[in-house]
Amino acid sequence: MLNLKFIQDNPELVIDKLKRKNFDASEIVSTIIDLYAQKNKLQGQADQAKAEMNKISKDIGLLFREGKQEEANAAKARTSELKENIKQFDVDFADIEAKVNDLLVQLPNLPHDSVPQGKGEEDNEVITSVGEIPTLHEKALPHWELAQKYNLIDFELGVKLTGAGFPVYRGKGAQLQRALINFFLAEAAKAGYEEVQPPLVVNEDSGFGTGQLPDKEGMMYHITAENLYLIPTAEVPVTNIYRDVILDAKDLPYKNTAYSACFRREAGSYGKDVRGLNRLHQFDKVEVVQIAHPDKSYEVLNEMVKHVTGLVEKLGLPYRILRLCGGDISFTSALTYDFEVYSAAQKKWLEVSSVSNFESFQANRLKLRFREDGVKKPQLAHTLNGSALALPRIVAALLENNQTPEGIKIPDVLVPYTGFEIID
RNA sequence: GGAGAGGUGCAGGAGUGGCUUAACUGGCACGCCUGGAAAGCGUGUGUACCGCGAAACGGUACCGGGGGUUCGAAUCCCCCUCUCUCCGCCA
Repeated sequence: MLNLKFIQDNPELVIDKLKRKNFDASEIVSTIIDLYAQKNKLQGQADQAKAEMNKISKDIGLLFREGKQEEANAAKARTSELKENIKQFDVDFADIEAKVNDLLVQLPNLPHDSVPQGKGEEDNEVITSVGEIPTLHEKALPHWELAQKYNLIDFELGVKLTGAGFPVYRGKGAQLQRALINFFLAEAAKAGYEEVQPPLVVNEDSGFGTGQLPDKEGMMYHITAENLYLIPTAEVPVTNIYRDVILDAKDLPYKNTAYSACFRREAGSYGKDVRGLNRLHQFDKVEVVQIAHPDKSYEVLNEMVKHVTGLVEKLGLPYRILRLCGGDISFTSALTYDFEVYSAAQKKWLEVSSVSNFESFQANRLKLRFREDGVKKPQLAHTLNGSALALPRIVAALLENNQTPEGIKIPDVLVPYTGFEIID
């Protein structure tokens, strides 16, 4: 959520910057500014009326104590009109405030200056592309066939138990999952992230805090009986650890990592993009989150990009890094780098990580602030997060790229975690 | 699931309608005292919004959330929510 004062002070800037997200904010911004002025005027009137009321009430109390019944009753008579006015002010005020909030949550975050213009994924900017694209032998298989051939993942069984998009990993397939999770967590620990194990289910406040609600309500599974949501990413519970807190500037940045299962409804997805592990309703991911000082948040973003780069390099996967264009970047993000690995049998790039700086957009909703030493007024912190990494597409690429006639070779770095070197 | 007790400031904790400007204790900050410190003494100690260019200052709101009664609510009434204790069930 953008800051109301900031919008009021910089309406042109807001409108101009949001153009790069292909969002026409002119109407919303001018309405907000208009309503804001009305709100302030009303608040002035209401506050004055309340101040008067408080004064009279206090006087009545004093008069009663002194036994001056008649004067007290006379004073009482004067309050009824005031009371009516206050009631009306409060109703109008609440109404305007609700309208302002409604509009405010509709505005996306302002993109960073480096975000390229563009409509969709075809306009994303490729920053780097590293690693050789492997040439596979003629009988090379896509990962869903390899998974079946080596009995690693049973998609059909998942359909029986739950439905499409909920695969059952088994044998070395299941062990590979566990190995990757442990590898990613160990790497995050080395990079100074504190591991947390958050709940996989969150309440409405948490969903709102990170921006899944109300904008992307359809992405989450909703437990209506308790009004709770299955997390679409560990970003939600982990970032919400810092909801409604005031931190010390000297303690920044806070660094957390978490493994979690992630649940996404992915309503409307279909076709070959969802084949195999490409898109699931439940998948595993290790997430990294940082709470940073506003002056440092882009340094932190680079540090996180570097961390994720290390992971894909150690796994020996060909990868590229994209800077998302205005049309593809998320509602809440100011700058996002996507990591894609090459899946050699499918012959396409698969997104495995998204590393973003949300600046103060989430923090404003979360009321996540920090205080500079000796400064009275707290200010909003910056929040960042990134996948490090999401498993399914990594598994897809590993299976496809590392297949040989003898079996699937496990990258050296993973062997201590899997306990085996080859799947055959 | 059943019964009961609770939610007050940075923390503990008092407060059953107006001398509450939320007592008191502790923590923390600053000052006095000291060669320096401790002790002691004194002062201060939240958040949001509004007014002002900013600060100082002033106003309003906030005692889990929402609504109600009243001239006046932390206090009385209603609804919701969360926590704790006991019982039941249970990995």
